Amino acid sequence: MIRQEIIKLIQKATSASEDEIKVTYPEGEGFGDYTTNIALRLKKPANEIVGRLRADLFEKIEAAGPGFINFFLSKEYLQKQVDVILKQKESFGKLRIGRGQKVNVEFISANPTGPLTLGNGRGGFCGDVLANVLNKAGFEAKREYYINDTGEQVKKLGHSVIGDSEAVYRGQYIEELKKTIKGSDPEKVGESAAKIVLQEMIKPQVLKMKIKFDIWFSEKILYQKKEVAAVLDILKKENLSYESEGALWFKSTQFGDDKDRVLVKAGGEETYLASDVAYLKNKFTRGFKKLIFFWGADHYGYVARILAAAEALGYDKKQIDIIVMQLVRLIREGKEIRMSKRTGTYVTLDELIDEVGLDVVRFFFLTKSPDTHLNFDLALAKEQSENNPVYYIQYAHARICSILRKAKMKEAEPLSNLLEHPMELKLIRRLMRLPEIVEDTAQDFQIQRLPQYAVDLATVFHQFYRDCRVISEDKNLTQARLSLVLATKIVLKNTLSLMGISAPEKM
RNA sequence: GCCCUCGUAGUUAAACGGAUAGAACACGGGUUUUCUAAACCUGUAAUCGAGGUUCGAUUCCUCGCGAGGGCACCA
Repeated sequence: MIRQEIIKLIQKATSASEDEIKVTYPEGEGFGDYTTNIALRLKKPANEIVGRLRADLFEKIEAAGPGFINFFLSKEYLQKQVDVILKQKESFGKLRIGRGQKVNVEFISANPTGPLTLGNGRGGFCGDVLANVLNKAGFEAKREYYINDTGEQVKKLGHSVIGDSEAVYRGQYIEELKKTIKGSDPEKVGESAAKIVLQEMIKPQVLKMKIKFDIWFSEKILYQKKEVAAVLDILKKENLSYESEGALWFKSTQFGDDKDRVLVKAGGEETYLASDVAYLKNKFTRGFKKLIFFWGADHYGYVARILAAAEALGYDKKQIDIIVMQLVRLIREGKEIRMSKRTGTYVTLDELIDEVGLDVVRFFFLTKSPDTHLNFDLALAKEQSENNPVYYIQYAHARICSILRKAKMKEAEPLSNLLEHPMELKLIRRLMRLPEIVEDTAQDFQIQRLPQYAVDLATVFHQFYRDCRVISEDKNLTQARLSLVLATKIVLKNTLSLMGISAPEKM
């Protein structure tokens, strides 16, 4: 990729280390294709550095502003990129930076005690798309859903279905479960109910979200295979746990946690943490080099102890990335409604997808950084779905398909050396960003970069469409522009498919 | 009380310490005998407040104000 080339060039010309050199896209027009502030950082005159840079790829390299160095790609280089895209097709954007490393991306993992809600959607779509991006970047990413199918919450589900005084979950689905499950043992009733919730509610919903999990992992199996007991033994042997007041504690403070945590309660029952430690070990044992988790902000307090657990087991904290998503708040008529499966007030993902369509829902969640505190108003979402930016992107794709249909393009030389209109070149510049978008996102997990890029690309295409008539009397130019349009289609489609959004041929 | 996250046009929101704060929706004005007007062009409009660090701060630091979350032998 060209960005790497620039970094190498600068390294040759200066004493700067690779980490110091930042090469970005300049904001304004006229500042070139790439820019670096290295001269400012090194406190050296930009001109001096520019004088030492030599490369054929660029039409010019110039110092500008307070000390930026701007790189302008040559026309010939840009034109060649069209051929590259046409050749690589759907694999354009694919990288090898992951070197086949196995990565586990765990997301949603909602307790099987009720339907998936908006909050699950947020982490769900982001996790799914991150897995796509990682795979594109050359990692081997697996999607995993951890099913907490045993323990306290399952028992509570049982109580809720039985309808006794300890019932906590409410909602239509509980009423349905009451009809099919009979019994009085809350544990057994809960387990049957959890199975039904998983099979008949969660899995179909996940399917509707167009997410395919590679692994559905059952917590119960960790107990059945004695993996929890085994990991507790390790912690005891390594002197990383101790007994106090009848409970077994994990010395998590040794690894940076605020306080030690209970693994086994005084009553003999394991906490979530016990199985989570076993689960961590299980994942690493399966060969994953990196574990990524998408959690809601309400699980923030859990981060330190999971990292501590990983370290206690002899793994490196850096092998774990926990992405904490801020919570989704539900607004109705201007007022916040507390969402809770326990009160029965929530909007399920089904409802939302049915109302506004999957593409809109996906796009809606993907555009928002995990750090934003999201207020969700269903009425507003419905209203805004009509002119959602996702249609803007899809429209560009449909427009392209229309042109290609009309032109009945045949296989022929792309003739991309005829592309020299400013808008043609601008479009190529956007197209060739995709690999860099993939690279950046695979590294910093900022998923919202993808929808932003898609909108940007669509905008430039629409501008190109305005300025450059594709099908004309000039056979050769038509051929060249059709190649460019086809390349745009490929890149748009690749980008949409990374986001799990459809690319319609007609609208 | 302590810890984490956030505060940007009317609304939703972008910006590894950099150039003129980039968009979308809404609102105002314009564009079609020509490949899809779900488009294009154009106007109004924004960094919560006060200090500090820096050649340069939406970004980093301190304090204040406001919102959400976390501080369990809960999940």
